[in-house]
Amino acid sequence: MKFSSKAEYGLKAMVNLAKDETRTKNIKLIAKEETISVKYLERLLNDLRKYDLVESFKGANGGYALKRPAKKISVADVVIALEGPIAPMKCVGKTCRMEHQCSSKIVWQILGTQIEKTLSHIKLSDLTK
Amino acid sequence: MKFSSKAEYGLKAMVNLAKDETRTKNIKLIAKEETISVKYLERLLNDLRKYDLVESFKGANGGYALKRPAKKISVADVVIALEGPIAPMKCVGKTCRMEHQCSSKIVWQILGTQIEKTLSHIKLSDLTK
DNA sequence: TTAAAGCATACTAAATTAGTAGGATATCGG
DNA sequence: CCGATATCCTACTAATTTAGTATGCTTTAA
Repeated sequence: MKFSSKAEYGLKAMVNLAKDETRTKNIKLIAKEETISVKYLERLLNDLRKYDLVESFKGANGGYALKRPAKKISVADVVIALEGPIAPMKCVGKTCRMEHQCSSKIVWQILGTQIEKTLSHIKLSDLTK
Repeated sequence: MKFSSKAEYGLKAMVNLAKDETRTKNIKLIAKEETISVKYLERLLNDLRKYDLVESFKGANGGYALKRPAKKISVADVVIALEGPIAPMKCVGKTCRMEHQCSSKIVWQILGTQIEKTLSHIKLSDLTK
């Protein structure tokens, strides 16, 4: 059971942006500060943008900035943007033909809810110190 | 973020055994009832045995049985036996040279603890109905 | 009008997970 | 004691997912 490094890198980048909320910052700089491949980070930020968590500005002096205050962006938001819905087992969120005799789906459902709750309570602003 | 099907299959097999705690049951039968590949399940049960969660009996009329009462085996026990320690990110449980400047390790530590707690509270006996 | 930046797509490499194969070993029942 | 039955062990292969790269296009501030 692991989150991917997408989530790890993405979260680091988001916290990086949260540390100076008012400025836009370009990919190269974030990548350097957080030791992430520029090209890979480019894609992650793209996903985060599509999820409306960051805003991008093209052209010279462009870059990225948080779209909402760091207080209003949770770790769950970031993880979901990058990895999709939190579902700790394939079957969660789908209907399964074995369902009527499946003893364990309930476990993964409870757990998924629990994880999402935990991650929703942690905001980027809690991680900037 | 997903648990592997090892955890899923293993849990199903364990709940299957828990449904008739007093009997030993052979792999083929469990595999058939839970629609799992016999050979794969063989390996999973082996891991569970090494973790002292099941007991095995060789020879004719052999098979597997829970080593402890279903009330005293948690989902966390099963998952850890099959997947190793619950650590939702690579860095958890290790020391990392970026640690002094890492904003996010704490997140994965909190979450790991939380997940383990949740899964420890669910016992096999809760899943046999 | 040009250089700096993001945007988009497709590809490749690495790692992990899932599953298979084949035989060795142990043991119960007759 | 023999043989059928069942677990145990190691190694291999296939599939899937994750991580990372390459190339070029588009937008825009200076």
